[in-house]
Amino acid sequence: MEPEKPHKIKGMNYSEFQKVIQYYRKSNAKEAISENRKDIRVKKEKTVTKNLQRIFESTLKIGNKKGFQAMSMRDLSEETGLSMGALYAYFTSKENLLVMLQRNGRDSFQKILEDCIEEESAPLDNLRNLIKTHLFMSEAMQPWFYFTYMEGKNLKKPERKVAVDHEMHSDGIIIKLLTQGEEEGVFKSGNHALTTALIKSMLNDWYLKRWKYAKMKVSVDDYAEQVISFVESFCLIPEDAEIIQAEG
Amino acid sequence: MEPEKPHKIKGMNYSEFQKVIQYYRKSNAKEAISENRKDIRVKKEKTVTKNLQRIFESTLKIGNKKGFQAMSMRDLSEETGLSMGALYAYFTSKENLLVMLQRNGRDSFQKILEDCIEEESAPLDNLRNLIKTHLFMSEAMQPWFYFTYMEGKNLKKPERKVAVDHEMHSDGIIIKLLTQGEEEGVFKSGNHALTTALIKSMLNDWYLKRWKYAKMKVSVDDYAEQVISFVESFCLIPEDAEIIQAEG
DNA sequence: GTCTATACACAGATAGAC
DNA sequence: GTCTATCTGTGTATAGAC
Repeated sequence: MEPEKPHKIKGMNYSEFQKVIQYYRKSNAKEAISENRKDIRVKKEKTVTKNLQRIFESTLKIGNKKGFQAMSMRDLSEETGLSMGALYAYFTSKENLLVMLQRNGRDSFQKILEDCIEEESAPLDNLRNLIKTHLFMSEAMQPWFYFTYMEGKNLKKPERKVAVDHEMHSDGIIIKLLTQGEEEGVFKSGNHALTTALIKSMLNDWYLKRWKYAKMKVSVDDYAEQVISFVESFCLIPEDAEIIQAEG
Repeated sequence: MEPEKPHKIKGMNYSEFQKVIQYYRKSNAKEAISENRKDIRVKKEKTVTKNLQRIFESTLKIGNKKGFQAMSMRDLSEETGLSMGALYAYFTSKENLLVMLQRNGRDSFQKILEDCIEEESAPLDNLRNLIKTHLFMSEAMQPWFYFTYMEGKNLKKPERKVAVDHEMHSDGIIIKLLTQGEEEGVFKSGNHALTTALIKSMLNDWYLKRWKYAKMKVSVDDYAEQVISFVESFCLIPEDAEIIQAEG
């Protein structure tokens, strides 16, 4: 019944990835509830799952159109079909809803990024794999990624720190790959943190500027390929570098 | 008295650029006023210049901290030192203020991007130059760039279209350079629109994730250099490409 | 668990004195 | 030109019936 945890994302294209993502979606939804159980007045598990999902989806929909601050609880009530009173059985305040929603995707995103690294694989393979996974995830959950990026600054200090820590953690994964690759003699040396930041900016653009990529009819698979070759051309030491240098 | 229009941005570092930017700042402020003259009730030119600048700066400051929607006119009144009544002598509504502020920087930004291209120069030089100019501008006017990016979706349809058109226009400048370079045999062929989008994402990240670059102690000059070499490694045809191919 | 009705704080905006 | 005082709508949040 339960979808299995996928061990090989490598080599997949997006449509194959979509089937696999279900595993993370499910474990994610359950976590989100248990983590916020104390703020939820409703007892029946099944009702919570159903309605909370509805609330999250509606918040993302309205929030991404006009911003979270501009979304009123009356807007949300209309979109979800739940009354104002009912809504407040699922969170204690509007701000609490924002925090729940942001927390929701983050943990499972971090987990999948870690899972896609295989210790025994070459750094280049892992890097390719991570780029694809990042893009595929943000494609599958675009509204959440966009929302989290844009509304991040509305979090209060402690929650904002959590967000920043997560970002630095995922940066760290890439930095480690670049360093490892340098040691193995396949990647150039350089400021790996800076290179990582540039790679991240390209990964983020996929969900931030979706309208642009839709307009130029670029698919996630196309985009992933382009980013990978961009990164490779900068990071890889050309295979015949020594030969050329020896000749010159 | 008037600062001269700069003809050579090329080869400058950021501290040299800062002196030059004054020219654009001034012409920009005047344009912003004349363009919105009908919405401003105050007659005296000098008062308008002084207070409007104050209003813009304060809006950017508060808006970038908690979002434009969340900024109340009372917040703005406190920050500017002007009363609510006085504020409304400079714009007709909160939304009108948003539009004015966004319009304000856009025209001069577009102009400077166009000015930095020299028809007689090589595409590669122009591309380098444009990357530097883009980064230096966003460094000098970081609050405006950040604000415009984050609040763009709060614009109503017609104004949003203007924003998108400007973005596509500046994309077009880069696409043209890449195409020209391909024709001259220095740049690789490929999906130039997509490459341009990736370059843009790196340019935007400089003002979007400023905290990150501050933390890693990277200066604009460092960043520009890194972006340029990233782009070059992907776009340039290696000088000895033919030789290698002939040998292999 | 969900509803309707309502409290009451605060938003954007303006009138009219100075 | 700028102020203070105030109008009116809307916001978040809750109380209490069903």
